[in-house]
Amino acid sequence: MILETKARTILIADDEPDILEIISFNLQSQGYHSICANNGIEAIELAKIHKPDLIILDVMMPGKSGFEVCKFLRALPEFENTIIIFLTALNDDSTQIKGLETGGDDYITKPISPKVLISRVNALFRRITKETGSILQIGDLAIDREKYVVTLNNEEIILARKEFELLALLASKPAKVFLRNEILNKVWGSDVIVGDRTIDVHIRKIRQKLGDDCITTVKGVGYKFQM
Amino acid sequence: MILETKARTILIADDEPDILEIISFNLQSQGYHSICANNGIEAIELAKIHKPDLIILDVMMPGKSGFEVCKFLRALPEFENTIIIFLTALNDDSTQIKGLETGGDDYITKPISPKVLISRVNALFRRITKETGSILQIGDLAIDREKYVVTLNNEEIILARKEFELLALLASKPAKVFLRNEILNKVWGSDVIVGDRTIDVHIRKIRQKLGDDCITTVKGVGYKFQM
DNA sequence: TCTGAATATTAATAAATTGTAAACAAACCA
DNA sequence: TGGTTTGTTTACAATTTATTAATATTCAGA
Repeated sequence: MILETKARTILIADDEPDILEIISFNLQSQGYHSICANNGIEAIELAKIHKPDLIILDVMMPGKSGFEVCKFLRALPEFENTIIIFLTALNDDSTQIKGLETGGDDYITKPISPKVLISRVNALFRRITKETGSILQIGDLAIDREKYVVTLNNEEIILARKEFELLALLASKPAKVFLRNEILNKVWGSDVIVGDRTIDVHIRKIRQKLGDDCITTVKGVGYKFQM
Repeated sequence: MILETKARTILIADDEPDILEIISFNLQSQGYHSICANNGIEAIELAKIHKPDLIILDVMMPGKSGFEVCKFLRALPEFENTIIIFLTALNDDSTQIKGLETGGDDYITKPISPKVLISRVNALFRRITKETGSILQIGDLAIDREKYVVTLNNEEIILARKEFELLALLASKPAKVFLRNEILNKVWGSDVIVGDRTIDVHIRKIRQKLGDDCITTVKGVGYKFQM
């Protein structure tokens, strides 16, 4: 589940096929993984399925407008932090302000230059993660998400897949408390139902391998990683 | 639910005094703290002194251009994460792309509408707050909702969940008196029924850990937090 | 300074949450 | 296929947290 995010996924919603194609092509040529939706309803459906890292929304679409899609998605916990860029031919200030206040991260007016769009996408991604490469280094611990390898003091530690993903999640934001729900959604997926003790058991296994102190329990809240 | 109370500092650099004044005035009217620089050199000096949360840079300034200032600041660890917005009359794509690639978070072309600028500033702060979390700081006390940690004079204080949430609520608006009902609704939820003395006991536990003076009883009304 | 209502305090108890071992199931791999 | 690893559940123990109940104290107003 975590590995899938190696390449950033971008969802584009526009009712003009030409625009979809141009943007999609340019994003892919930059190494992004792109998904196209032809209208607002489809955008919401595809967002739920693919969990994109960034969503580009045309404002004026038949059915649900970009603003409506944004408002709808922002209300769902899984999309409250997703980056959203509005794209539109409307260039008046008040619409732009409305877009930014609805929860958009950027607002770009058509006609757009694909290169500018990509620059803006890059700028937003740079802002949210400035990690270098796919190796997470926290103290003596190194987590290589691509190779699926964890080393402590340069000694490899064998973790099973779920253990690895759980550790990688917690370590992605050291000291942040991850709620049990959050962990379930991100490691197991929001549609999977597992018992109450499943997380605990995996936490225990990680603790057995890395030492008890690496993960702290915050009772009634969740777990946090600290080296 | 918990609001950030500290005022954000914004540094504006432009060689046109009129623009400085308009932007500064508008930002201040939104509750931001603004500092003005008349050129690039001054911008760097003032940035080092005031450590702004966000910097607005005119691109074309005598001496050091906005791009040069940005490059210089980004090389310093203390400014590597500071938000930077470019402001310029140049509207060609390649300059915009250069600005974003130099490390700018946004690029706005003149003539600018102050309202749009403010919307963009707000949008960037909103995004950064989501990524880095925010710490509620009241005097010597710091409450980090993301890490679930409370520190008093940099010493960690262990609070149980209800204690933490109760404190976070009261501290979210220092000096405001929270009615008992209000506290019950927000910390316990509107559907939970608990006895009359429950709040008192939790208040007492917080007082034991933080000192008696931090929470004041307003008899017949509720409680308020003050440092 | 009394008096009654509101709040404080303490200790006991209840409730909720997490830890752990072990059994079982499912997936994986020669 | 059989054996091994991995994932999940179960049942129970251990622990922490939340609530109540009983009693003391405070405080404002008569």
